[in-house]
Parts: sequence; structure tokens; C-alpha cells
Amino acid sequence: MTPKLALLEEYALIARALGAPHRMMLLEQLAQAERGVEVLAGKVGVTVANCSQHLQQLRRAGLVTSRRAGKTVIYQLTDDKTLVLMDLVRQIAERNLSAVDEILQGLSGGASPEPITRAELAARLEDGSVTLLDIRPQDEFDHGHIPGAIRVDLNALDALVGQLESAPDIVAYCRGPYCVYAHQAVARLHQLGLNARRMEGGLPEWRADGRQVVGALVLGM
Amino acid sequence: MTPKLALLEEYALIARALGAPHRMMLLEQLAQAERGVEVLAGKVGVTVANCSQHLQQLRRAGLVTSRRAGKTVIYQLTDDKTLVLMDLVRQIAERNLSAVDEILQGLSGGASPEPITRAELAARLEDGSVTLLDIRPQDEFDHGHIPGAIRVDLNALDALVGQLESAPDIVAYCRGPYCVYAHQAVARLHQLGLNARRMEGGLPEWRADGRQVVGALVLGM
DNA sequence: GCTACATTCAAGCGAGTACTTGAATGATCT
DNA sequence: AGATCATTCAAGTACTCGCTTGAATGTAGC
Repeated sequence: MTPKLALLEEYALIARALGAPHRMMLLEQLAQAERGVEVLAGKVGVTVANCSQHLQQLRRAGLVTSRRAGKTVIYQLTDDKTLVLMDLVRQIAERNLSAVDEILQGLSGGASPEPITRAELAARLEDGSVTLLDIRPQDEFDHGHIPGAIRVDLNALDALVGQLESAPDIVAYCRGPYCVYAHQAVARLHQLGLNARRMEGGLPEWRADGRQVVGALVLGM
Repeated sequence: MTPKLALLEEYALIARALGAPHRMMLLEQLAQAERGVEVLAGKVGVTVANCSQHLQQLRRAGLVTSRRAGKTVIYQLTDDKTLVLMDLVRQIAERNLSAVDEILQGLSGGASPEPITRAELAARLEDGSVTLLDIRPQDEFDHGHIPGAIRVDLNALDALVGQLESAPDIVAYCRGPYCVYAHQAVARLHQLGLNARRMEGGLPEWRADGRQVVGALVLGM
């Protein structure tokens, strides 16, 4: 029975790697772009030392790899399937945990429309019948975004309401299924009386579909 | 930022539920059939009290539900997607963790042939060009098995070698991707000079495909 | 009600984890 | 070589986890 337990212990290593919120946020960030430790620490809101420890735990689980680039160490996802794994965890959580429903309803201020699929969004972008908003921070937008998207901060939405009023339909997206920016943006736009929906997934999923991404600068970081 | 962390904490609950080998074994068992606490404890090899604690942890994560049936409490999987989740964890582990490769090679005694897909197996069962072995314990076989499968214990394989020598092709299956019985059976058959392969996945995956299963008795347990 | 039995609860132990703090390593630049 | 900066290591603390043990709960049958 020992080999079986040894095998399961390895699998468990991966599961435990996903078992801490901060590590999920790190993976979410790494799905946007490869990054150095200090940048990640800032994005996720932990100290640099703590971030380094989390990253090493992710590396032990084989989920990320690192390479040196000058003084900094750049981490990146090893396997795109990790995104599928995280999304599956989210789906199971939404279906089976009532606490998740409550939090999501709280974010959306009650009822929220079904998200638009990426395929539908792509089609509607073609004929220009939709206004697309990217709710992520500027640097993540610069690393790559959907063509035609307008970047706007969550708290700057109100200022745009004049321009958006004439828009026939508004779609918002952010980092991915774990990110709540798009939820919050849609909720705010509804409060302002506008017609808005979320895109299903986020930029990493859009990219994984093989769809076009623009503005992928390799910054100095 | 608090709602986002609260959300991720819920997701992490699910990930942590998969983060212990014994809990994975419990889920593997529950994928075979719903069961009571004492039976599960015996199958997995933990004390009843400990098993109960694990099951409650799985319930907190929303992965299993329980109902009373007389004196016993029957646990069952809440969501079939949990199997997909476990399989994805295994796939990522096999691709990215060298320790997993080593353990699997040790089980198979070195090189092992690619597993046969369930679709291919189904086709070959139709024309009778394959001998199918079920390596699970008798009671799990009784709860349901692939039509035409011969049940055999791992350590009883050698006794069957006479009958199997005339078989053109042998395929073995067991509980699922986490189960090592089929690996070990194939390794043993190769040692005996026979041509054998594993089926991809196990009985739960076969059932999830919508394929026929026979012998699904509801025992007293 | 009393007994038998399956399950759960409660307390305790050792190991592991998340985080902090401060020092050590390693690479670049002058 | 020395200074600087990003990262990692090491030690310490509070907390959680997995497991054990023994008692408590709850259901079924007499």
C-alpha cells in the first residue's frame, strides 16, 4: 500500500498548493504574465519574503518554474492546464457551496445577468455592436488586452457614464474567473442604469482560445 | 479586498479537501458506490472516528452529502465533476512532477504500454477480440462492472495464466485513475510473458461515458 | 425503558503551515 | 573590490491539521 499512498501524496501536494487564497492570487497573476517576486508581492498584497515562500511552494508542486533575468527572478506557469484546474475548482465551488453564491450575489448587488460567452463577444466585436471594457490595472492592460477594449478603473466608471450611455451594449472583463473586478463593474453600471454584462472568464481564457491579443509589451518590470 | 479573499477562501476549502491522500481514497471509493462510514474506513484503512472526521471535512467542502439509512449514515458524491477535478490533478501531477513518474515506473516495472481508450475497448469488446479483467475486490465488482469482465484478485493472476495464454489481447481496469491495481496487474502479466494493457480511467469513468454497467446490486452493505 | 450498534463529538498530541522579522546569498553596477 | 538591490534563508510564533483515545449522541430492536 505504500506506493499508492506515495502517489496520492504527490497529487495532494498539488491540491494543497491551491489551498491558500494568496497562492491562488499568485497563479491568477502569473496567468496574466510572467513576473518577478517583488511585483507579485505588490499585486497580491503580501510581503516579499512571504511571497517568495509561497512561490517556492508552488514550485515544489510543479505549478510554476523560475528563471533568472539579471537581478530578478521571473516566475511563470509551467502548465496551462493549471488554469483549467482552478476554473474547475471555482465551478464546483459555485455549484455546491452556498457561501459562494452569497458572496457573488453580494458583489453583484443581487441579480446579475448571465455572462456573455467569449465566442459571442468575438462575433459582436466584429460587427461593432458592443462596447468592451477592461477593468484591470494599467500595467496588466499593457501586457496584453482584447483588441478594441477600453481600459477603465473600477472607481473611474462613473466618469465614463456619459460616453457609455449611447453604447448599445457593454461588456466588461478582467483577469479571469477568480477576479471580481468585472462583477463589480457590471454591478455599478447597472446601478447607473446601463445595460452591461460580464465576459465569461478573463484575458487568460481569451488567449487560451487562440484569440487575438494586442499590446503585449515586454516591459522592464 | 475582503470579498475577494472570502471567495478564494471558499475555493481553497475545496482544494484543501483534496489535499490529503486518505480523503482522495475516500472520494475514489465513493466514486464506486455510495457507502457507510464503517465500510469506507475499512476500505481506506483508517479508524472509524478518523474516517468520520475526513468525511465531515469533505462535506464542509460540499463534495459529499450524507443521508441516514437506519442505523448507518450513507455518504455519496455531490457532484460528478469532482471526478474530473481529481483526474485533472493527476494529469498535472504526471506532467510536472518527476516523483510521480518514478513511482509509476516502479509500479509497472519499467516501460509500460499506452493505456487503451475506453472507446477502443468498447469496440473490441463488441467483436470479442479482447479479454477484460476487473482487478477490484469482489464487493466492488458486485456493485457494478463492465459486461464481460472477469474478476480476478491481483495475487490470483498467476493461477489464471493458463487460461489467458490463449487470449489474443488482455485489458485490465480497476477503480479509476488513482488506483494502482491495474498498473500492477499489467506489470505482472508482462512478467508472465503475456500481452496486456490498462484501460484508461476506471469503472466510474466508464460509467460517466454512459456505457453499460452490469451487476449493480444494492447490497445491505 | 434497556441494550446494542453506528456515528459523532471532545480533548490532546505531534507535525505542518502562514506569516513576521532580520540576516544571508547572489548578481549587477560603478 | 565594494556598494546596491532582488531574492532567499532561518528562526520564531500563532494557528491548523491528521490522528488517537474515550466518551456522548442517536437510531433500531427487544
